Amino acid sequence: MNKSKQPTIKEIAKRLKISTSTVSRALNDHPSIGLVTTMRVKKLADELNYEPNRTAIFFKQRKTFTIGVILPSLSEAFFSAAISEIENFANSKNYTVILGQSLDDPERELRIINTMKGHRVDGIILSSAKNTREFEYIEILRKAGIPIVFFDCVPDLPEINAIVSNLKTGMKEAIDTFVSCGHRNIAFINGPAHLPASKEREEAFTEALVSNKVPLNRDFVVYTDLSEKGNADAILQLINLSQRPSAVVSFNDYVTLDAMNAVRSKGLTVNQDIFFISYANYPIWKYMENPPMASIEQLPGKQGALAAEMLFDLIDRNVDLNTDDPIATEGQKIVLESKLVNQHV
Amino acid sequence: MNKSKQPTIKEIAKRLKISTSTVSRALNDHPSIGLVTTMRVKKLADELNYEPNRTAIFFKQRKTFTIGVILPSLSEAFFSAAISEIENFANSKNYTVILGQSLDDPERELRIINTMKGHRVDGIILSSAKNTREFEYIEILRKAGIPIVFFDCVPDLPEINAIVSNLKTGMKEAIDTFVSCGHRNIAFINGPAHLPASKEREEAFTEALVSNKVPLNRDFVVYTDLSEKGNADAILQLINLSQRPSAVVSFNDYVTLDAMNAVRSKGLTVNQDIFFISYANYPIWKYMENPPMASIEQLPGKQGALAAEMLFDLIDRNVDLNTDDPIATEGQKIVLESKLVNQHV
DNA sequence: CTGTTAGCGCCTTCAT
DNA sequence: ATGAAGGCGCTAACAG
Repeated sequence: MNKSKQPTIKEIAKRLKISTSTVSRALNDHPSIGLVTTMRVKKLADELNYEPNRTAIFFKQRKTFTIGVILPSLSEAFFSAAISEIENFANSKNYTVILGQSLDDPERELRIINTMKGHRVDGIILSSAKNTREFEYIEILRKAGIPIVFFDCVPDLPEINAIVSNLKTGMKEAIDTFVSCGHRNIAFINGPAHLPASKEREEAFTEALVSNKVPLNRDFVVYTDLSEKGNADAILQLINLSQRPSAVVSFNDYVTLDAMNAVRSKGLTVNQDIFFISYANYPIWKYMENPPMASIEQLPGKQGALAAEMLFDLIDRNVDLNTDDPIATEGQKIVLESKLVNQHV
Repeated sequence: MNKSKQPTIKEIAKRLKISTSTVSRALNDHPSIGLVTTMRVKKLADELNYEPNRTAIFFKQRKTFTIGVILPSLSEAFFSAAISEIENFANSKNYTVILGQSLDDPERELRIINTMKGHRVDGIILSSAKNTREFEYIEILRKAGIPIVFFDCVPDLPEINAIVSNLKTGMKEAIDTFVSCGHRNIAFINGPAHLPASKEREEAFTEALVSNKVPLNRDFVVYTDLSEKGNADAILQLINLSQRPSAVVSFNDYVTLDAMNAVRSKGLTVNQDIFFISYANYPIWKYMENPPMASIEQLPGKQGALAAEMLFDLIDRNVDLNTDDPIATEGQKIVLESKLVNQHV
């Protein structure tokens, strides 16, 4: 009976006996509309509780004012810090953020990307799943004209846009600190060898030892697949050496947590028999009785903000050219230095 | 020059020299379209890499196949568990989830709700910010025909849909456990008095003491605003009593973490001088050298799944009636029992 | 300054 | 079994 529903510009136009285009323009503060008309329109819109139908606008403008952010996990402190900043930046541009978590599963990751593409997001920020090896989606998104910015876990490809963290500076500081505390037997629990992040860490580790004139013991470099068991196995390998290390740098804080548990289970004491430093600066450390000696901070918030900024640059450029092959300027990378912080002990 | 772009049904129709309606129907497996035609259409669609323009569909169908989930924080373990299950459920229905974090700020919460409303989400799942006192948005969303399901932090109103956790069962078990371990001086750090969740916990605390014939000491009930300082102050109040408690139930795990730090700073030892049990079962406990004695599990995953299920019921009903005043059946509530788990010590 | 017209891509009566 | 036509709400040439 009553077709109540949401009021439209048509409704406003009818009541005011003017055309819909005038209403539309008035609502958007178009300069060429008379002040009085504009006021009348806005007043009525207010009274009617008018709200533009964004689905119509999205449709018409071929833009959704929405960006997608895909991360391995929403709950890791590193990522939630990044999310917050991305959201802030996006909101300040009146964009909405859609989040997805890949759970480090490449299939899931691809599915999320396709969903977001289906929803016509205007751009994507992605920290790739740890074991994604195929990056066809880059091509897919390129064809669809959806710009993408990587951060944190970045594929080793030339033509991509990314915020990357220089892992070396922090590693250098970590080793320097260990050495200055008298450690000579310094080990390294690295992540999966195929990851660029692992390669870079390992190079940095080797270089830092050299520059400190500490001989590199091959047995002191072990690997984990980042699973709980992998992490425990890695530290056990080190502990079981005839000469075990007194200091360990590990891939990240989650590795360190598992490693510490394993250390304790062997009757050893953290920060006494063995010391840790790892990447990430997990906020929970302040609640631990024996936290790592220090953390290598990677500034997730900053990375997120920069990623967002870069993405919006690309989106705006897209609009300007607003044509085929939009993403001409590919391959920009911004490097952020990691650094040692929180001397917890 | 080349209007490459995405193919549309029009394009397909032109190439096949049939009408767009036929293409549309074929693509949607409409029964009245001949098998051959259907095949031809689908084949060409495939070749052209056709993908329906969802923004057009959203617009046309007045549905976005998107639900909004708003939580105080995405990084709290409790919420990420809930998110995962909500996502799973939604994805199985081909819905997309958009997430928002209120950071316990009522203003921010309201803004997010309005944004989501603007994006025309089909429904919302909400764990309200701790200190939201005004719930006008319920009315706003009702008018907009957007169903809403609460969980975890649920306003104390009759006409809302919600998944609620029965906090009493877990509290009873917690007190029973303390008593059976010989504790008689049992204290309680409660959250803000205005929260339904606080009221329920306190009732449960009192009842459980009574049923265990332990006298209630008024000094043993203190409050925190859930800030780090508030948490520390609360436990210090207890510690500084002439007769201090030997066991403490606290509002949640985050309170306990701060309390434990404060305890240590006073030279006392957790799980020796003082024992804790709290709500939530934070996954980090297994990495702590002195975790709480046990946790009261609230099954966030289950709550999330139930909330999603309830929301989709409401959405489907909305479609069926597909009329004004859609949410006739308001006020269903599902209660989930909390229970004691993880005897960590 | 304002109105007219057209169309975004898709679905859906209503015909045939 | 298929086509023609209209419209969702909004914006944007193109006219005046």
